[in-house]
Amino acid sequence: MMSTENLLVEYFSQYIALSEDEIQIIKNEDIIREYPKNEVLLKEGQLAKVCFLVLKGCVKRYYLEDGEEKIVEFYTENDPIAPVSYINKEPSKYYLSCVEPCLISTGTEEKTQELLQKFPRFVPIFMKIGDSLSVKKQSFLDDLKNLSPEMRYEKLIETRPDLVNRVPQYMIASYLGIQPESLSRIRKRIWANQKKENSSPSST
Amino acid sequence: MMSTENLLVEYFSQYIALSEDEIQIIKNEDIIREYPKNEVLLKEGQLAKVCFLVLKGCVKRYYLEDGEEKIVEFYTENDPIAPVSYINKEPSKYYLSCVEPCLISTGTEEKTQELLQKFPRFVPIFMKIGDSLSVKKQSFLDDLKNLSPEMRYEKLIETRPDLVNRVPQYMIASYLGIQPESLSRIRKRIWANQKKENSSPSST
DNA sequence: CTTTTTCATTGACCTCGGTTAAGAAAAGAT
DNA sequence: ATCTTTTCTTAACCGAGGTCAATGAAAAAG
Repeated sequence: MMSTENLLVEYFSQYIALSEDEIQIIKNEDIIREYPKNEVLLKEGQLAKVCFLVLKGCVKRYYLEDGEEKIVEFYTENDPIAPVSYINKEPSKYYLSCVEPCLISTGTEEKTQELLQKFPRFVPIFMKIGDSLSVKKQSFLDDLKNLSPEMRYEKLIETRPDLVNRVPQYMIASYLGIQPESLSRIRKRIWANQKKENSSPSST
Repeated sequence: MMSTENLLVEYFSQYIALSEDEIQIIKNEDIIREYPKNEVLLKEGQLAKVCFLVLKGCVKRYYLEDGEEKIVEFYTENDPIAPVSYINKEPSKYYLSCVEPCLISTGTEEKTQELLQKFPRFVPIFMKIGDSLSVKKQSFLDDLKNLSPEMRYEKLIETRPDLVNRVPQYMIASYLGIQPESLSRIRKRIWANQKKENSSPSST
């Protein structure tokens, strides 16, 4: 168990250079906690009182339909999670739970306000974090409906190759909106096509 | 051609009560323009210099793939359009064009800042508008991948029945991510099922 | 090391949507 | 009205993904 607060400092350093003062404040202000695998951070119907920042590990957001888990999003290292429930002060439609053992920093509205008052130069960074997140998802979701499950999987491999390795396949399937059996077939198909291409090299 | 500025006042009145002063300012500050059907508001590759508010009519956001129009979103009365290009100051990935003759109010960053400086109480409203918009789309897109084309269409009829009546079907198909022929079949199927249900009434 | 449980693969069968091609219907233009 | 263009429907064929059931492989539990 070494320097856990440094992860938080590193996170902010992505966006701006921090002074020593600021580093100390961040280390003191914020709460970092460990969560075991399968720990539930937020349940459907609950009111989210905090937002999260994943420093280490992997968190899934999902809802239940006839007892089936429908995974909507994965969050990994340095992904902030601002639940809609937290933003709108309404009961959550989603669950949040840990796919792996996690190291997570939680933030309350008050703490954030305090921090921003002390360091106004953080304001644009905070806004940027929120924006860039929603924008990133936007473009991914926008054309999801135009992609076949197979193309979705290939796109996922391109954009987030790490996920495929660290997350069980049935969860990947749920995230892609297909059945585990189908994902299995898709993988087989892709694998077969690659073999074919290699054995009959093109003349270009 | 009657009271066009009132549409803008009405829009803001949804969120807060306006004083006479404020009404006058809004009427003066902002630019409302008419656009004919098929007018292009923003092209792929362009930098969006303004954001829009649709007061009357219907605007589609889409991109081209092999010359095919892939419709991502429809905007109708009182829908604000803040292009990603406008927010991030980057070339647009999308086109915006009028599906119908439109009445649209355009806003520049400077004008907005001016307005907010004069009337700080508008700040939370502006933020709320942005939030509620992204949240609404979020939940719609989140489970899009879990819905069959048929279910998508039925959901669209529930949530935006107006669209189906005012927009050509092949555009609806594009929006749902399917072929026009498929939408035709789906409509037929749904229609047939309704007939069946009516002719064999349940005993409840 | 076994036993049990969880997870991944495979096969058979079926439905739905994509594709192509043709034609009907509706909307505009002259 | 007639002619043209746009939009919508229908049919036939095919392939991908859903579903159910069985088997294999891997992890967790004992």
